[in-house]
Amino acid sequence: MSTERREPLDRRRVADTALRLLNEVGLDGLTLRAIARELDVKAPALYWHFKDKQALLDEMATEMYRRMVAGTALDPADTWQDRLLRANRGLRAALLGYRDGAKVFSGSRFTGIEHAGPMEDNLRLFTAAGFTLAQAARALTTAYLYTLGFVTEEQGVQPLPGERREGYDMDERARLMADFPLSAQAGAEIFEDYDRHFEEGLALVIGGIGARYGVS
Amino acid sequence: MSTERREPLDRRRVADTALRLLNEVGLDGLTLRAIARELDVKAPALYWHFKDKQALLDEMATEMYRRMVAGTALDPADTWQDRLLRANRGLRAALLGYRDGAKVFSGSRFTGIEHAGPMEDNLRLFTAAGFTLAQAARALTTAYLYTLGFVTEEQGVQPLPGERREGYDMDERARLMADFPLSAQAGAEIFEDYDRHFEEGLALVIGGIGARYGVS
DNA sequence: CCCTCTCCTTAACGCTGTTAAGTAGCTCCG
DNA sequence: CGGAGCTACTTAACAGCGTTAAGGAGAGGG
Repeated sequence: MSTERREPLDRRRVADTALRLLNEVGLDGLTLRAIARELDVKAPALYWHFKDKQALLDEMATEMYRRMVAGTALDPADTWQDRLLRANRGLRAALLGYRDGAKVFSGSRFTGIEHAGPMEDNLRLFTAAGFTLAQAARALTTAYLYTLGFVTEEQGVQPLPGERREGYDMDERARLMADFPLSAQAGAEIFEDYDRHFEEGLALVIGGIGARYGVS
Repeated sequence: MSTERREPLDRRRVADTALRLLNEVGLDGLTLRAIARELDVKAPALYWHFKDKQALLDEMATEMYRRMVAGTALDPADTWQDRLLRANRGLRAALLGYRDGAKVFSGSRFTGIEHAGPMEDNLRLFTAAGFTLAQAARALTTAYLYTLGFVTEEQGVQPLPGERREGYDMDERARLMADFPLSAQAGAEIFEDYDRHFEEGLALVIGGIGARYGVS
């Protein structure tokens, strides 16, 4: 058969392939056997490169982070508001790039300390803008946690942009909610136009940071 | 043997037992066989009451919500700020009450529409305070998503209050972060005193709502 | 030529969620 | 009073999962 000799795998290539596969099959379908098949290899081969599946997921999360950093242009001259907007829009976009992206990301830990660079950069920008270090950390973390929560819920309803998970029929929902008019009306809006709602929530967080820490 | 005849199960009793077991074994250890054993029943019996495991998890999330509502005293005379504080503190406390509580909660859907009551109540309070319905929905949702994101991360580090997951050695972290002094110092603080940090982030969100929507 | 190291295969294990088929006990109907 | 039918389970089995143990092919160095 194929006398072609494959290049040996490495952690990065495995994580790459796994991320591509993730979009096709989702987190539930992302089995070691399926990943191995994609790499033209048997499942136990993966254990040469990763001590267990979680380690592979960690590498995937790290790779997601790398791509987010690469895909998010950060201007050193940003105001702290710009920076928060850019960074969190970039994070959301990165997570939305993968089916169950938020789940994979928030269920994993980075494999290295590459994330320390951008973080240091952000903290420097914020402290230079007048925040104490504790305030800077709280501001960045709060926005980060909001974004993570937002995308997690978003992907629960809408696994990939354009697709919609079943069980979210708006007509039936309206009927059940007949006795709760405000909820019915609010809900009809909540489950649509995630882009706008994300921006609005992010603006709330940023506004709160400015107001509470007296920095503008 | 025991001639004692068991009471037939029902969805509620199963969810009850599963929630108790969750705290002992965690989400990974929460198998249908383990739950069944606890109920003195074989695993397939659960399929009489739930169409699949996800339906059981949904019931668990719903039960968590019920207990949260029952455990959170909501004063009708609350200002909207008080309400946001109370509701989100209550949510966090409820989620922290179970190992992997945030994961179970955010990975599931409510089985009924019991949640519509409290939601209607909140929306009414907010619109009465001068918010438009869209603003009210955005305010409540943003705070909710922040809390969910917060507790998800919190339980990633600290599965149950008092316990600490391995791999979060602060000394080693400090050594690796030697080249990133701000991150090192911020991180040392971030991974401790979650109560205080949660309050601070929540205050930021609430402050932002007041500032942006011009309601106080 | 053999030893060693790297990177993978084959085989197997215990466990998982889930389905199919059968059954004990209760209730209701003729 | 007997059987039909429903409820709530059991037993048995299946495919697929993550993971481990053992072994082997190929390259490189002494």
